[in-house]
Amino acid sequence: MPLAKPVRVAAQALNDGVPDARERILAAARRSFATVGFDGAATRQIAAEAGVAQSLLLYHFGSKDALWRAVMDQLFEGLASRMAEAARASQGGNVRQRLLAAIGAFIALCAENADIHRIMTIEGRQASPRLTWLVERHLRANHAYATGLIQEGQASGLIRPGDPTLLYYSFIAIAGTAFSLAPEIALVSQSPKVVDPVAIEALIAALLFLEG
Amino acid sequence: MPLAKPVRVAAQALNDGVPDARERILAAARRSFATVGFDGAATRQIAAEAGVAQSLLLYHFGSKDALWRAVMDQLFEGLASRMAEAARASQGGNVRQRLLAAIGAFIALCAENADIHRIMTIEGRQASPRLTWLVERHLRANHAYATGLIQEGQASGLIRPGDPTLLYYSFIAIAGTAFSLAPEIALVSQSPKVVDPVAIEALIAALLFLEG
DNA sequence: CGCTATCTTGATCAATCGATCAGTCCCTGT
DNA sequence: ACAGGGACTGATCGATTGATCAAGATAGCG
Repeated sequence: MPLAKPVRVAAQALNDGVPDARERILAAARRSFATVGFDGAATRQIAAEAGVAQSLLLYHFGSKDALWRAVMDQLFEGLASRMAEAARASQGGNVRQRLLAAIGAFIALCAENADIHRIMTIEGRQASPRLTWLVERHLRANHAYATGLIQEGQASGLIRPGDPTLLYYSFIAIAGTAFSLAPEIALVSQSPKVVDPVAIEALIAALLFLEG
Repeated sequence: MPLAKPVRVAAQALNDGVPDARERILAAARRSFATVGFDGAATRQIAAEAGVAQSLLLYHFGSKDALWRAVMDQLFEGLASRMAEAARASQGGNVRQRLLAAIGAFIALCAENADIHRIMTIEGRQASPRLTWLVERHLRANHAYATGLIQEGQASGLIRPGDPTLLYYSFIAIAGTAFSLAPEIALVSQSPKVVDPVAIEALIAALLFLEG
C-alpha cells in the first residue's frame, strides 16, 4: 500500500484528461457499489471498467472492504466541501437563507451524481460493519448538523414542527430518489425526461416550510 | 415445475403455523433481494433461511431469475389488493377522501413491510431486463393509476401543480424511505425509535395538498 | 400390496468470487 | 550507467456461485 501519492500522478492527471488508475478505480467502484451494492459488485468488473487488472485494485486498496471505505470517504469529502461552500456563501444570512442554501447544495449534488444517495439507501437498510463504520465516521456528524439547522428553523417558526430526524430523512428522500431512480422514471413515463432540480427544491420547501 | 399447487400444501399451511417450503422460500428470497439486491443474493443463503436444500429452490422456480419474478408477483399482488381495498372503502367519496385513502394504504403497507420499496429502489436505478419486466408487468399500470388520481386532484385545485410523475415518486420516496432505512435511522439517532405512519402521512399531505 | 406423481436432498458441474504472489515495466536519484 | 522502488500484470489459490442430475422420501390411488 503506497503511503504517499507520488507527484507524477497528479501531473499526469493534469496533462491529459484521463485520470490516473487509482482515480479510475475509485470512480468505477463508486458506480458498481451504487448500482448493485457491495455484495453484488465484483472486483473484476470494477477493474474492467477502470481499464486495469483486477490485482491492481487490491494493490492500491488492500481489500474490497477497504476500497469501499475509500469510495465512501471520497463521496463524503465531496459532500462536505459542497455543504461548507453553501454555508460560507450564506453566512450572515437569516435561518431561511441558510436553510435554502444547504437544501439547494444537496439537491445540486444529487442532480450531478446520485451515487452517494444510491449507496446510502443500500447500506442503510441492514445493520452491518459497513453501516456502523459509516454512521460513526460520516453520518453522525451530518445528521447532527442537519437536525440542528432544522431545529433552529423550528424554533423561529419557519419549519414545520415534528421529529427533526424524520424531517431530515424525508428531505433526503425527495432530494435524491428522483435522481437515483432516473432509469425507472424514464422507462415508466416513456420519455427520457430529466428531473428538474428547481421542481425538487419547490417540493422540499413545501414539505419543510410552514409558509410558502 | 409443478403446474398446479396441490391441495396438501394449503392444508398443511392451515394446519400448523409453518408455511410450506415454497412459501418459506419466497419469503426468504424477498428478504434477501430487498437487502442485498439480486446480484448480491445467494440461492444457498436463501435456501438456508427457508430451511431447505438449495436445489429445492431451483426445482420450484426453475432459476434465480424466475424466483425473483415470483417474489415480485407476490409483492405486487399484495399491493394491488391493498390499494383495491382502499379504493373500495373510499368509493363514492370526493377526490380528497379517495386520495387520502390511497396514501394511507400505501404508507401502511410500507410500515408493515418495506421490502417492496427496498427492492424497487434497487431495481429502478439501472436499466436491466428485470427493470423492463417490472415496468411492463407492474409499474406502468400503477403509475398510470396514481398519476391519474393526482391529475384529478390537480384539476380540482386540491393538489399542488407540477409534473404528476415527480409528485408520484416524491410521494413514494417519503412513504417508503424512513421504513426502508430503519436500521440506519436507529443507529444514527441512537435510539430504537419506530417511524410513525401518522407523521409520514402528515408530511405527504403537506407535500401534495395546497391547503392543510 | 404396488404404482405413480410430487417433493426433497446430496453430489457435482463449470464459472466466478476475493485474494495472494512472482515477476515485469518504467521512472528517479546517484 | 546502474541499482532502487513504486506501479502494474498474469497466473493461480481455495471458496463460493447458479445450475444439473440421480436417487430417496412421502403421500394418494388402484
